[in-house]
Amino acid sequence: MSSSARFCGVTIQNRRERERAERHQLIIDTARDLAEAEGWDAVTTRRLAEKVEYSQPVLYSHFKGKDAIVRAVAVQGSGELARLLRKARPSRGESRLRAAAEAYLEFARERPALYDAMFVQQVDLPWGTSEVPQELLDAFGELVAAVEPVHGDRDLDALTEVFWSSLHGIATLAQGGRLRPDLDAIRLDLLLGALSLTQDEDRL
Amino acid sequence: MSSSARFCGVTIQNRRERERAERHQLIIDTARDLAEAEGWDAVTTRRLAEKVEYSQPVLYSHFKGKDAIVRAVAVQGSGELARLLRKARPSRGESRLRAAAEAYLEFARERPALYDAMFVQQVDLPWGTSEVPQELLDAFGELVAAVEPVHGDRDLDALTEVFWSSLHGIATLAQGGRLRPDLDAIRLDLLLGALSLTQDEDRL
DNA sequence: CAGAGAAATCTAGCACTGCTAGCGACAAGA
DNA sequence: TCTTGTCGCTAGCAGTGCTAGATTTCTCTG
Repeated sequence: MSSSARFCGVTIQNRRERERAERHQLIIDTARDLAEAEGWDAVTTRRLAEKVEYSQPVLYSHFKGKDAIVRAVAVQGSGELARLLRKARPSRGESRLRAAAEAYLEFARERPALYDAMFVQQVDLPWGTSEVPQELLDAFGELVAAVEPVHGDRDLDALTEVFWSSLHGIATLAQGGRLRPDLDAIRLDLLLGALSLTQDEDRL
Repeated sequence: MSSSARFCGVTIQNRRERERAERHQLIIDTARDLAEAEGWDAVTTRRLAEKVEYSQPVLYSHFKGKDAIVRAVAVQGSGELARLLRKARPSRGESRLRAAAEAYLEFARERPALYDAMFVQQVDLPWGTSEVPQELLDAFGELVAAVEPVHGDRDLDALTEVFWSSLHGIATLAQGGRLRPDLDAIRLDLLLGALSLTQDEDRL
């Protein structure tokens, strides 16, 4: 505290902070890579520490625990999903809803471990409480934007939740081998057809 | 082998088998109860063994490993779900689809740990391969029966998968606190409305 | 340039997990 | 009563997430 504002003191501290930030990111990336290569069961603190070439306690100087590492991976994954959805513009004649659905399902299919960390593992991200990470809001926002053109006079938020839930259900059940792969295309057609028919409002 | 068909030999063996079967069921029930009370993380072989008042190795004389116990719980849970869906007849004016959806979601809400074992945990039940437990087929069959009245000329199996996926997505996302509880009713209305409108087939 | 002080990192260990080898008690048949 | 074989238990292994305390490494001062 006393004499900390020296010339090279502050620049050294800068370097330290930069190195810390780099290592922080290295841990996240390594955890993600390891999970994608061998599944989350293979991501133990020892293996992770070995891969980043430090000892376990270093991990705990960056994250409160293993859960926090998974959470960090999940947040960055949400950012990736949001980016993917944003640039998933419909090709000729295709609805925006379909483009979003296909991008979402492809993400879940290609990066199952990442998807797991984001939406399956209990590791509850704040979500309802306090501060929801911006990345998650972005991803959900992209879904809202995709649903908006077809919502008609239906509640936009609720319809987006239905859309998201359906995609999530398809993604997770398909991942567990619970759905027939030969029905993939038909299934998606049926879902999109059902959601985008905005003819009249019924009570049933 | 040689002289095993004695009078009381066979009856004693019967008693033994009956006791074994009872203990087998006791293990499954205790595991389910413990999971429902404190979550699957609390179900360790030691705690489970303590609750059934035997030592851990006894568990392994009944099941190949912890996964097999969870699997057994899941299979019996599927039987329960099937039974629940079967007796979920629509009350006046209500569609059968809605009755099934409400029963399904209520099951997932009231027995989250059981639902987890059945459809969330990796613990892959045979499913595609070899012998799918009859309980699972029954449960899916009930869903098919609920979708049948509204499928029109749409593929029944694929539409049922869509229905199931949507329910599963809603159940799991709601369980994780990812959906707004105040939209519960509207969300279900939207889903049912979307799936049961069988006006015309569109390509989009 | 040497040494005090602080900061970062590692070693070693705890309590726990799923799982198993091998011993001891106990019951059934000779 | 003694043998035989089944049954369940005790004790232990390798691995988990996590942490206290020693040790090394670096920074700044005299």
